Amino acid sequence: MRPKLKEFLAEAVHGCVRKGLLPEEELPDWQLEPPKTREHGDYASNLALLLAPRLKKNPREAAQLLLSNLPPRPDLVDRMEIAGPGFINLFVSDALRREALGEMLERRASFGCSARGEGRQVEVEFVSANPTGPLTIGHGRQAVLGDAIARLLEATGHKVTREYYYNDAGRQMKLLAASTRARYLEALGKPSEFPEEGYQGEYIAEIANRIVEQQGDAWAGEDPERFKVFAEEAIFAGIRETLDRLGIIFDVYFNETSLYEDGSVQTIIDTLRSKGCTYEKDGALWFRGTDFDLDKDRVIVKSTGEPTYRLPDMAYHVNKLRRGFDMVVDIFGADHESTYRDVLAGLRALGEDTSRIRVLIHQFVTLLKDGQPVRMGKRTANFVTLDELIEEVGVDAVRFFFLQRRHDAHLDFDLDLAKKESDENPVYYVQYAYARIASVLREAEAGGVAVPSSLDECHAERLVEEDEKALIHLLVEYPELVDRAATAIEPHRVVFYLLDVARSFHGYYNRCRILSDDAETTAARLGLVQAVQSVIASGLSMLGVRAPERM
RNA sequence: GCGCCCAUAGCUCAGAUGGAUAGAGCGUUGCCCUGCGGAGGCAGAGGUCGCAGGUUCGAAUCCUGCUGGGCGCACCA
Repeated sequence: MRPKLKEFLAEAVHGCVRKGLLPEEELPDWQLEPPKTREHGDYASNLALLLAPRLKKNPREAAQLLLSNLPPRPDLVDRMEIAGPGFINLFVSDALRREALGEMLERRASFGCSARGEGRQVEVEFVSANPTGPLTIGHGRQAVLGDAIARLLEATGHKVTREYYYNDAGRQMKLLAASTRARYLEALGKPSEFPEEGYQGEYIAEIANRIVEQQGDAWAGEDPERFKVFAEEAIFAGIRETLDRLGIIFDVYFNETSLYEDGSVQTIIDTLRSKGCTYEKDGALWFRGTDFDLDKDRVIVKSTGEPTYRLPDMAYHVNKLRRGFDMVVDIFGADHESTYRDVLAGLRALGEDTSRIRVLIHQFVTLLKDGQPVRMGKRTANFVTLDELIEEVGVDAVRFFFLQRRHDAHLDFDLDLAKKESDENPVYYVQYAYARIASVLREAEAGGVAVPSSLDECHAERLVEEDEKALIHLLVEYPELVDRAATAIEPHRVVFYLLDVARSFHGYYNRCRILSDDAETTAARLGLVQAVQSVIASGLSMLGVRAPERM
């Protein structure tokens, strides 16, 4: 609907150019959007405001001139008016609205999806937690965010690879092994030494107990490597289970170790060195970060000869770019702020094109219970895992709540609200709208009322109520919204849009009886609510939230 | 000290590349079911858009400075 109207309005400009009233130059970036209030029409444009200087007129006169250069198109607009400082307001014709409804009924759940991405390959890297413990609430936000982004990109015609990058070597894993071994010996009642910075969590003891069950005291003399392998497997299995529960499936688990094995870490060192981007100091190899917009230089190979994490991270990103992705989306928590800068600086030093990489840093999550923050952190006793959160409020609420905020804003997760099965809970509010429509459709069928399946059976001309027109206009915006959400990589926009749709529907439902006394009106309204239902179903699927037929 | 992010109603937050009278939810006050699911709806009160400048026809939005909060600034990842 909108592109058609925009094209129509652009004719006014062409008309003026033909008459020599306007120089033939590129149009400024003008807009045609739904105004805040319906009194201002179905669409409003700032075209005249922007062209006024070129027309050498005040904006209202410019608007007048533009309108006088438009052919009448009753099939598109009922009327147009000039308002405020010089906006052009359009009032859409019933015919155009009918056409829009027809498209929605035809496309159903695919309405909103597009091929805009043209099959471009996108890699989305997220979670990427090392197997040292269960996923936390923070990982949860990232998991849900990453998956929703992937879904949005898929819906807009991109080919998406969901990727998880992890490291099962190094200091952290040694600590994990030592912690597990200590707990194991403890469980056997043997003398043990718990590592100073070991993992305190309850889960380590549970893993140790499992070893006791399976092996008895047979592992008492074993070296830590054995415990590492066991603990890692157990933890990773747990992580996958958690992700599975959320409905998140990764296409690729990329192991950092492989970057050492195939020599690509060494290649990075050699290349940086040959480009003169490194120097040696205090027995370590330093990267000249300050030459690449960093605030200080960074160590890339420690004096012990071991690389720091930056090096494999750089190698990993080179690997991603080599795999031919058109876009690489990295999702990190706020605490990784500086590391991604290091990596990007490294890539620039290596001569890589970093413009294909989009980095999203999401802020932290605070759990609220009785209005008070719940303390989290692996060392505290009331450490809350993602699993526990899912258990507490359910998958739908977890996903919905995590997506209800912009990624760069802190997120307060209200546990009490998420658990409520009532109107106060936004998840239920949206799902209820869907279920309510399902119920009406069931009721219609039970009563022998024909449910229209296409525009022809709808008697759409019966949709004359303001509520109905407004609802159609809201639905019409859906594909545009999805597109913008995907381009901006901002899934939260879908959430707010769905709340808007649900609100409009509930209001309509209360004011207008869908199964009315008049067969044609009923058909028309059944057509409309089916369109509402498709859009809600589609929107919820972008978020990974269920659309229930009954609640 | 330096860098990134945030600051909008009592609370939690939207606000599309600058547009008309700044919007929701919760909370609060008052209303609405003869029939499709009240897990709903309607109405009211509630704002110096953190502060101060600047840019222009026009700023919550862009620029500069400040204030307050979060997160970083390892030869840990």
